[in-house]
Amino acid sequence: MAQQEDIFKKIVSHSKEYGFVFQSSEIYDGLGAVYDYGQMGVQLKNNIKKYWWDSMVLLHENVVGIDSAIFMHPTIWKASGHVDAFNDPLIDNKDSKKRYRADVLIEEHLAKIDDKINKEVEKAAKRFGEAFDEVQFRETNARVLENQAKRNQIHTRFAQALNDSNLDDLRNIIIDCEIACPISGTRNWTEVRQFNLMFSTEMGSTSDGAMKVYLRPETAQGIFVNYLNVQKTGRMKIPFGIAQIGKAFRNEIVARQFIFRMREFEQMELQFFVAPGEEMKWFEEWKSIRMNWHQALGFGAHKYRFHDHEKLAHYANAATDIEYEMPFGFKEVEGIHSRTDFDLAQHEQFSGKKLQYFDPELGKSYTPYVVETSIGVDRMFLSVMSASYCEEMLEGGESRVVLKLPAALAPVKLAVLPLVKKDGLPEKAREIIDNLKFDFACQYDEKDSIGKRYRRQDAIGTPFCVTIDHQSLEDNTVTIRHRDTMEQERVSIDSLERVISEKTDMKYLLKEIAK
RNA sequence: GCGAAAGUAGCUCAGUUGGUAGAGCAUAACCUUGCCAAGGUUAGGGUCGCGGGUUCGAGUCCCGUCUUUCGCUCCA
Repeated sequence: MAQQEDIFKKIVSHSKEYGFVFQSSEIYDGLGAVYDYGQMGVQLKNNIKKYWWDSMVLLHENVVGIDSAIFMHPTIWKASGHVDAFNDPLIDNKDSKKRYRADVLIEEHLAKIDDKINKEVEKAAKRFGEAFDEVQFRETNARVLENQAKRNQIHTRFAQALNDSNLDDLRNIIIDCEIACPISGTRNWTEVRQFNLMFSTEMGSTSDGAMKVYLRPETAQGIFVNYLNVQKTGRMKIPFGIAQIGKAFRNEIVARQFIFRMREFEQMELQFFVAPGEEMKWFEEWKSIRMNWHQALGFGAHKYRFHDHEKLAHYANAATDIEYEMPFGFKEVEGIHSRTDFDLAQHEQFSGKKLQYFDPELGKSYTPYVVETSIGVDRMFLSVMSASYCEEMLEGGESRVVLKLPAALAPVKLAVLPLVKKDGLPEKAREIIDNLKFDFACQYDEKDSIGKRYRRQDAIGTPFCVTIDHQSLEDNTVTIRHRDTMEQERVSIDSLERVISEKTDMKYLLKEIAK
């Protein structure tokens, strides 16, 4: 494991050194859990997105794509449950380091007082039933009334604080009531903090009352609220799916492990609409399709596993994750959920609009059920980097670092290298690039020895190096050097486009998964 | 958020009890070689994360802060 974490560090370093991933705002000391993609990273990321998009939209005639806005009507997040689910006031006990919901602590305290009062009343009733004593009765009565008044006072204050979202007052109630941590037994509390998962901002000029809007915490809702638009204008028949790639934002409490958990991230989501009762069939179907998509990259089946959720979210009746074995363990890359009709039903309720589908085969209308596949682009990126990063020992005790990226995903498909930078070889190399640059991302390099240039290309995962030598000028042939085997073959310049596209064109990967 | 550790050149790191910032690799130019990196010559690049403090003097000591890593916690 220590060795594995070491490799993870190397991947992070390598990502920076070769222009894949930079920390955001680095010259200003960085911004927590936000990262930028560099010149190589953006190409790799775009290729991953293309692989997903094409596999969804091109290969399934009943799947179409959309691109919805990041800003959406704030009521959408009420309907989806995000506003309520992620607005808890939290407080930590500094001694036990346990975190509690401040409102729950106070509620529990109130319940305890109630309990005490009830017990006292019960006891008194029993006692005075046996032998009535007026003096004791009055004392008891006064004590109960006083406790009740105290309890009501706390309750009023508590309700007020909750209503005003007054976090300081919530804390003061906890302090004043001398509420202690159940574990450490101390009253050493931090400030109360509101953890709202959603980022918010304001839309509209402040003078005439701005509206609070959120940056979407998931892209799914953009699909749900457009489901009827797409169904009607696209003449879609159930079952059908809507695919979307886009940014989402979550104000994570703890965001760590490089690009694995970021505050701004990208999702690729498919929402697949099915008839009620059909959802489990499609859930299984999509599990298989998605696993196949991952495994077609050739990293090895043993690197993936399903992880079924035992505790289901409020919207789901089945859920599983596809986990990939990162250097720091098996981690979720993709989630597949059977979301029932929860989302559409919620939107029907909150919007007052019908979102039903008339099924001509069944001859009736229903609110469709949804099976979702949701994959994090950045996690996928990390899994691809992890799978591809390789330190190889060569004969003669030398070593090389090579990114064995699937050729279709590689940011640069080929490097064109004149063996020497004279005798007209650079000109010949430029000529080749000018022909191939329309089909492939190419790089030209004439600096340093040829071996050194090969190694540089290995480091960014370029699958092919085309080398121009003196013979090239005579018979229009060049050598192609293969990244993984380091073997070379001589081919004619005319055949380059065909030879390279056979290995790097996305369509061959797509044909693989379409089998 | 709590605890621990770290932050010096693009990368990996040295820097002694406080005394003018270093190495290797990388980058750029020129020369040389020419099919699996690390020959030669030269150059560029660091207000030592940032801000205070102590001191004649701080990369070094103290405080704060930011960032990163690890552990807890969180992750409907």
